[in-house]
Formats: sequence, C-alpha cells, structure tokens
Amino acid sequence: MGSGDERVAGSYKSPQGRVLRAQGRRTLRRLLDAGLEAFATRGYHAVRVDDIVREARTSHGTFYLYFANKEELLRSLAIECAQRYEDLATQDPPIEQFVADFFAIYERYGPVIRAWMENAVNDREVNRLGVEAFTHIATTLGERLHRVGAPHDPATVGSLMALLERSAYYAVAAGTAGRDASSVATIVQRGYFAVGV
Amino acid sequence: MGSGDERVAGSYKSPQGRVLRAQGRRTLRRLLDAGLEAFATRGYHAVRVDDIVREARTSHGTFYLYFANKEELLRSLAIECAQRYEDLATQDPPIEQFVADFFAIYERYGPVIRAWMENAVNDREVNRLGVEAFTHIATTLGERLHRVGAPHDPATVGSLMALLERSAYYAVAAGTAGRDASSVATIVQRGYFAVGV
Amino acid sequence: MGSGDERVAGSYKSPQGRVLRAQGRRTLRRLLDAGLEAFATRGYHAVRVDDIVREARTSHGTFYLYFANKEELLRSLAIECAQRYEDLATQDPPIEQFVADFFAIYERYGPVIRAWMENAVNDREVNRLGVEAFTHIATTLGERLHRVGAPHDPATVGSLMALLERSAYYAVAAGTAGRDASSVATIVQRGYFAVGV
Amino acid sequence: MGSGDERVAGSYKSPQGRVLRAQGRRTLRRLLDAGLEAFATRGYHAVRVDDIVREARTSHGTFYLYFANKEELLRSLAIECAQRYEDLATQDPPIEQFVADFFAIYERYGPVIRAWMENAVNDREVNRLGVEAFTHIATTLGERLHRVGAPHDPATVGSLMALLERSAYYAVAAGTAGRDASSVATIVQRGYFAVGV
DNA sequence: AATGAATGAGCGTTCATTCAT
DNA sequence: CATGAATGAACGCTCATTCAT
Repeated sequence: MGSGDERVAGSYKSPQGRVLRAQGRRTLRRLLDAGLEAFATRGYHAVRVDDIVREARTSHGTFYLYFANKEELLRSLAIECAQRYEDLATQDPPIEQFVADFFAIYERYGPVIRAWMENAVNDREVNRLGVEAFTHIATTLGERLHRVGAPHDPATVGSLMALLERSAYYAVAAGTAGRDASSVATIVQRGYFAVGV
Repeated sequence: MGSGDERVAGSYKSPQGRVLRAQGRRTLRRLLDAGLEAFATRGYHAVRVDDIVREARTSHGTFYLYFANKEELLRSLAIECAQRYEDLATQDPPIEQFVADFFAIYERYGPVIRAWMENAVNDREVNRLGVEAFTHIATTLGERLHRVGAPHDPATVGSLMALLERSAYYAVAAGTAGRDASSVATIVQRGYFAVGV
Repeated sequence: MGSGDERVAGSYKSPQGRVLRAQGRRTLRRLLDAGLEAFATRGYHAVRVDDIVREARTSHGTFYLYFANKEELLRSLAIECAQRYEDLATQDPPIEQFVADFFAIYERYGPVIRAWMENAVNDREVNRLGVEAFTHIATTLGERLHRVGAPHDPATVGSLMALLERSAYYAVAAGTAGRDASSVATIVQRGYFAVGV
Repeated sequence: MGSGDERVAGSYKSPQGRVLRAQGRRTLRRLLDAGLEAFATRGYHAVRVDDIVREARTSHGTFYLYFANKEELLRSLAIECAQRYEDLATQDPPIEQFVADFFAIYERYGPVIRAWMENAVNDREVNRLGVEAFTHIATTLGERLHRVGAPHDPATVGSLMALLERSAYYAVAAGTAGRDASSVATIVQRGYFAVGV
C-alpha cells in the first residue's frame, strides 16, 4: 500500500491515449501521487493545478500533457481506488481483515472517496465508479450476512456501509486507522454478524 | 479586494451589529433560506453568491448588507442548526422519536452539516459549533447506553454517531428520510441498546 | 477575495521570486512603463489595473503574474525612482546640473513621488524609500550649504526641498521642466547659496 | 478658526438650493465639518460617504438631501477655503502675520487644498477656485515684492508659493504649524524680501 | 517530453446613489 | 426632515487552460 510504486491500471498509456515510455510513466505516476497528496491536504475543490504540479515538481504544460483537466486526474485516481475495492469485494476475506483492508484503502484514497460521497464532481463516470465499487462491497457483505442468517435487508446493509465509511473517515482523520480497524471489526461482528444470540 | 484601499472586512454598514426592522428581518430570512436551498442544490463550495441572491430575489449589494461573506451566511445557518441538535440532546426523547428528529433536522440542515463533516470551512467557530452539537448528542446517547447497561465506550458511541449521520445523509439524498428513520431506529435499538440478549 | 478560499496573497506563481527569461523581462518592463504612464495620466488612485494592462497591451492575468497588486507595481517603480535620487545625491553635481537632474527624474517618476508626498500608499516600505531618498538629497544639500558658509539649519534645508519639489511639480505639469530648471537653479543659487552678499 | 461655528458662505440655502431652517443649517454644518474631519483622516479619495455620515451622526439619505454627491461636499468646502484665502490676500497683513494666517487656514482646510494640488477632482469649478485663490495670493505677494524692489518675476513668485504651500503641508503633518510659521516667515523675509543686502 | 508565459472568463466585494416609509 | 434598506455598476483578483518555444 506504499506510495509511488503503483502502475496505471492495465496500460502504459496516458489517460489521453498517448503511449508512454519509461520517463512518461514516471511523470504520470508523479502527477497521480501529487494529486492524491494535494487532495488529501486541501480537499479536491480547494486544490489548484498549481499545487499539484509544484508537488510533482513539473510544470503546468506537462500536466495537460497527461490529463485533459483536473477532473480527469480525479477520474484516474478513482479508477485505481475502485479497483482496490473491487479486489477486496472479490477476495472477501475474514471480517477482521476485511475492515483492516477497507481502512487501508481509505487511508490512501480517502480524498477520492470523499469526492464521491460529496458528489463533488460533475462527472457521471466518476460517481458511477464509486457507487459500483461500494455496491459491490455492500452486496458481498449482504450475502455474507445472509449466509450466517443475520438480517440483511438493504437498510441494514446500508447502515453497515455507513458505519464502515464514517469510521474509516474519522480514523484516518485522527491518524488511528490501524488501531481503530480492529475495534470497528468487533463492533461489526457483534452488531451485524452475531445471530441467535 | 474591492476598489477601496484598505478596510476591515465588513466594517461598511457592519452586517452583524445592526438592529433590523420588519423589512430587514424578512430580507435576512429570505437570504438564509435561499442559502440553505442553494447549498442543498449545489453544495457549499459550488454555490456562488449570485445563486443565493437570485434565489432570494434580491441584489448582490443587499447580500453584503447582511453578511460579510458567504462563509458568514453558513455560520448563521450553523448556529441555527446546532441549536436544533442541542435541543434534541436536551429533550432526549425515546429512540424512535430521537432518530426521527435527527433525520428531520438533517433534512433541513444537511448542507450545513456536510460542510462540518467535510471541514469545508476555514472557520474555527463553525466547526466548533458542529463538534459541540454532535458531541452533546453523543454524550446523551452514551449516557443512555450506560443506563441500560449496554456497551458505551467511545468507539461504540462513535460508530453509532457515524451510523446516524450517514444513514440520514443517504436517506435525505434518496428522499426517504421519513420512511428510513424508523428502520434505522430499529437497527439502533437492536444493535446498540439490546443487552443481555 | 477571489473565488479560491484562502491563500496567502500572491503565493500563486509567486510574482516576486521568479527568475525571468528574455520574454518575461520584456513584459515586466512593458508593465512598469505602462504603470508610469497610467499613473501620470490619471494619478495613482484613479488608475485601474485595467488601464495599465491595456496600455501595456497584455492581459489582466499577466499583470498578476508579475505583481501581487497595483501597490506592488508602485513599489517597484518607487525602488527605481529612489535609486535615481540616491545616485544624484551621491554624484552631487554643480547646482545648475543638480536642479536639471532633479527635474528630469521628476519628469519621469513624478506620479511615484506624488504618491509618496500624498502618503497615498499604505505601504511602509514605499514611504520609507521616498523619505530616505529625499533625506539623502537634503543631507547632501545641507552639507553643501555648510561648506559655503550659508545657513543650513533644518528649516532652511526643508524649505529648499519644498521649493525644489513643488517647482518640479508645476514645471512638469506645465510642460516646461527643461526651461524652468535653470531659472529655479538661479533662485536656489541666490536665495540659499549666496552668502555675505 | 474654531470648528462648528461657521456658516455657509453668504446664504441659508443648501447647495441644492433648498431654503434651510435652523435644524437644516445645523445638519448641513455637521456634514461639512464631518467631511473636513474625514478628508483629513483618510484623504479625499479614500473617504466613503458612510464615513462622513457616521461622523456627522446622520444617515445616507440625509447626506443626499444636502449634497448631490461627494464631490459637491468638497466643492462647498473649497468655496469656504477659497474665501479665507481671498480674505487674506485682500487684507495683505505684515509678512509674519501673513504666514501665520496662511498656515492656520491650511491647518483647517488642508485636505481640500491637497485635493486641489493633486487635481484629485474632476470638477473644473473646484480646481478653478483653488487656482484663483492661490493666484490672488501670488499676485498680492508679487506686488509687495515689487514695492520693496525685490525680484518678482513669475518664477520667483511661483517658488515662493511652493515654499509656503509645502512648508504648511509638512508643518501641519508634523503638528507644528504654529511654531514653524514664524521660522518660515523669517526665511521668506530674508530670501525674498531682503534687498540690497 | 517539457516548460515558462499568457490568457480571460468568472467570482467576491465595495460603495455611491436611489427609494420607500 | 430624516432614515434604513436596496441597488448594481465597477473593480480587484484567481486560476483552469492554452500557446510558443
């Protein structure tokens, strides 16, 4: 979950469609990481392209070589983030691990997720990605509740998602993501999965 | 800055310390409601002062007769909202009613609350108001959990607050606040207050 | 304030600390000259940034690439002007030449000097520059009076400075700076430097 | 030379032409004095109508009952001031008294005079008033120089006016008008009126 | 592939002036 | 006569995006 070693999901092209060589890929990665950093520090809206390029130690011109606009940078990050959550839903690990992973992804991609939550972006695709990823997670959790015979109506599942998202938000804000994950896992276990008690 | 050379922000006509007559009070109310409406529609950041004055059917200049800037309008709304939550915490009604009221307030003041959550505002006072109001609610709920012998450690209370806030958020977004309140009340009852079961 | 939420004035692209290439230096020079021209025509206060950029045949945005605001443009010009007067004080040429040079500098930088005189600017540094430059001149003249044995008490030196400044002002306004310089030089010679006559 | 007991030159009408009763005259006087005060404190340009009406403890609406606009207030003050200087020129007292009176008028009407000097106002009449009053003074002084056989060419007379005006300006700014007047009178005596010495 | 420079639409805010009571 | 309220044109400044090298 470190920063800087990721790779644009499944391609060596810039979002613009240009084919990238090694140097280009490094610049792209720098911009993505800088965006994440900047969004985390100031929030998506308050971030100016200038913040990003300064953080990435490159120029305005270069930014627009890789992204058509600021929103497209967010979209690229959203794709990465959605992929992580899709993976998590697919793996479907034990609840303790599940929450830990959920928090870890949130820790890295928090600003992107909040941009989803806040409907901050006028971009159908970005929002759809977020909804899909979270729906996938929700469905997976719903099925798991079903399997153990616990209540799994939409409202319940929704409340579980709310709990996860907000807890992650506050934990990350407080810098206690690692610690809090296991106590949230316990709450989830007791509050949602414990049946016949 | 405007065309004047230097002046303490808002000292012209001092928006805050004016005694208002009937007409003034009506205009102020129109602006507050317009702000709420506009924030709800587009989100605090995206709202232009122009949106607000158009909605309130008044002029740009008039806006600045009542508020030093957009943020101060938010602050006024925040004060109103915090008061509602303080009242709710003080009344401390049965859980069903509690959730219903929580949702009702959220329905009206959602944008303000989200501005708190998102730390959208660089205003210590606004954020403090939000934190205080929610803390008061949390404390009240914590004591209630304590009374019935249920777990009431900070993490648990925090998760309950997260649950309430996010559920309200989604319910309002989906336009199902009225309906969802009672099902969330049930979840809260079962998940947090049911003991010894 | 602009549409952004908060930011230290001028930190975007930091107008001051940039290294300029040839093109940038040309634009900067154009803006400085345009400022001088505009200040001369309409006076510092009445000048709109728009006047300056139109004169410099550039854009609003470009102006703020080079100066944080109108006042900073004035400051830059003030630095240039103060330097000229410092040089004059240092050279300390014969009185005829001295007055001619004084008038010539005034002809170019008049608006800046008047901004000093009128305390038009809320900028300690700008005013300090003006005071220092004129004090240097005054000191130099005072020493010269001393050398020839003429009265050189502060009030006398002050009156001499007032005479020079106002004469230059009126001469420039009347477009007779070249001509008037020598007649003022004569007055100064007779009125202040002629002793024991 | 006190403040508050003056009367609009030669009439009991407002500049608008309305006939004023006692209360109206008091309000008018309050506005004029407030204008003088405000101009002195912040300079003509920086003063807002709001400053004036607050100082005069009256309202915006009332201001425009007495003056068509801010400039007309300045014009009214300019008329008062010009009248004082005309009186001084007509009386033509001994030089010591002359300078003292010149400084005293400057002390009260400084901001108005500076508005003349700086051509701050786009009002021909105001500027003409200033020029006429000062020209009258200059002519009077020129004739007096002529009488004693001293040089009285335009440049000399101009330099004398410059000396008086700037000296008054600095003396008032420094709060030493009373004291400085006599030392300036000495300089004037020696530098301009002493002949054959 | 990269960059410094330029652009201008857009927004916040001010304040002289007018209006209704 | 007096006043609080309202107005909107005008201006300063920002920053996403494009351009020329």
